[in-house]
Amino acid sequence: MTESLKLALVDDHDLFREGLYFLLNNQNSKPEIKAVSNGQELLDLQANWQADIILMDIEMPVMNGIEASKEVMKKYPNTKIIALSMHANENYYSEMIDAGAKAFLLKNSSFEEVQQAIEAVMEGKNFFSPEILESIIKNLNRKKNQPSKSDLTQREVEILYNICKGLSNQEIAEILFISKRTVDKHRENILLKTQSKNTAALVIYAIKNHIFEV
Amino acid sequence: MTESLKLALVDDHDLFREGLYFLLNNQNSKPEIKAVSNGQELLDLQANWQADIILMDIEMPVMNGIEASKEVMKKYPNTKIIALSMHANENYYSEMIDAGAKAFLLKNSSFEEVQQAIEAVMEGKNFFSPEILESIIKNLNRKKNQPSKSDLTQREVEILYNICKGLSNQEIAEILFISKRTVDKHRENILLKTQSKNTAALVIYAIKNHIFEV
DNA sequence: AACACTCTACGTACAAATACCTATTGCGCA
DNA sequence: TGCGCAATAGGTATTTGTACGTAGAGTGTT
Repeated sequence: MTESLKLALVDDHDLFREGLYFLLNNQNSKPEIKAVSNGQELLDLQANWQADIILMDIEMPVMNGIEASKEVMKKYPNTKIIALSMHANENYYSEMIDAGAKAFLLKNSSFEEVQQAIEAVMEGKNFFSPEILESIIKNLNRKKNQPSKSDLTQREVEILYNICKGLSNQEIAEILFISKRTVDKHRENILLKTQSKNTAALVIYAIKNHIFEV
Repeated sequence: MTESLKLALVDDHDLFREGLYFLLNNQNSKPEIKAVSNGQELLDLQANWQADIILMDIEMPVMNGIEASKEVMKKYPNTKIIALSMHANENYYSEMIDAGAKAFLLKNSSFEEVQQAIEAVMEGKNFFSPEILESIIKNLNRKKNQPSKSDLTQREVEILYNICKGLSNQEIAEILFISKRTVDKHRENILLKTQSKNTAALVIYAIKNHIFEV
């Protein structure tokens, strides 16, 4: 790492951010580091300071890591984004990689792995946590057959979200100003797409796919 | 803080643990710190090294923070436990406080709050993140009226668990070797006790109350 | 002995969800 | 221009869930 390396750290958990900031600042090499707490703040920062490497959390308020990564890559396509996720969720890493991330680490990675990831992306290489690699390989074949969140349309996600809130089709129809029969139809399609056979399975699917938070 | 203060850090996320370890080690006062990655490791450590203060994560593999806290308090009741949680979940903090925790911080607390919490528990006081306090106050009145996990009988929990797995009453009846009408009745009672009005709400309740894991 | 509680079970009625049809509109892509 | 797809909506039938009754057998407590 050269002394001019500019590194941004984007995470909404203050303690985690402070700790990682400290670790990064106490290596042999001293990159220039700026830390912010969500995607929007990162974009604001980018207006007059462009990071070479961004360590990006995914689940954040205001603007999440996926949206933020897309925006960053649009304006500064040479930026190297390293995703930092709490969970090894299949949808997350595929979406982050779509969004332009070059590396993907779990938050229970060691700091050494963070350093390895930084070196890797600087050399134009990719880097993944062992757990992520394992998960990718395990899902390689399943992927093609199984529907994911992105297979649900926007409207379907909206319907599913309201189902999770405990609303009946009738109630959902009323708040969306459409016929109950339309909601029936959407629900039927969602069951089919998610390969669920009842409401309980739908709710579990929604939570696993981050359509609904408990 | 005196120089002899002994502090244990229990968290399964390596990066978070390493970062916080670093921060704690670079204060003016230098406590003696040992870091482990789950409750069982903490208990093993306690065998020949008793911490004065324990910074304890809740969600951990092998042994979670609640179980670990109970064990620690049984053997070393003077230990001050500070809980570190990702979410402001109502059940978590009540269970952790039952288990003997004196302070409760969220992981998006600042390091300053960690220091304040440490000072507070050393003086025998309690300490809570502002978000936690807010949540506690908001739930103060609700608490007494609302049933919690313990209000469901063992059988009801079993039924609810199977509902979350996506089984119908008929299917549940078959695997439990009872009549479908009995499962109907259990389900009705569960709806009443949890103040839910349909399956979706039941599943959300079950997850919030750790009866079912996604 | 009286009481409370759990688990069991049934009757009845109605509401909601599931399943399999068809069909129109509008929008974007090849 | 034609094609696919999302969103809308209805018909009809069946299954499942929700709601309010009752009630016996077993267990443990006062």
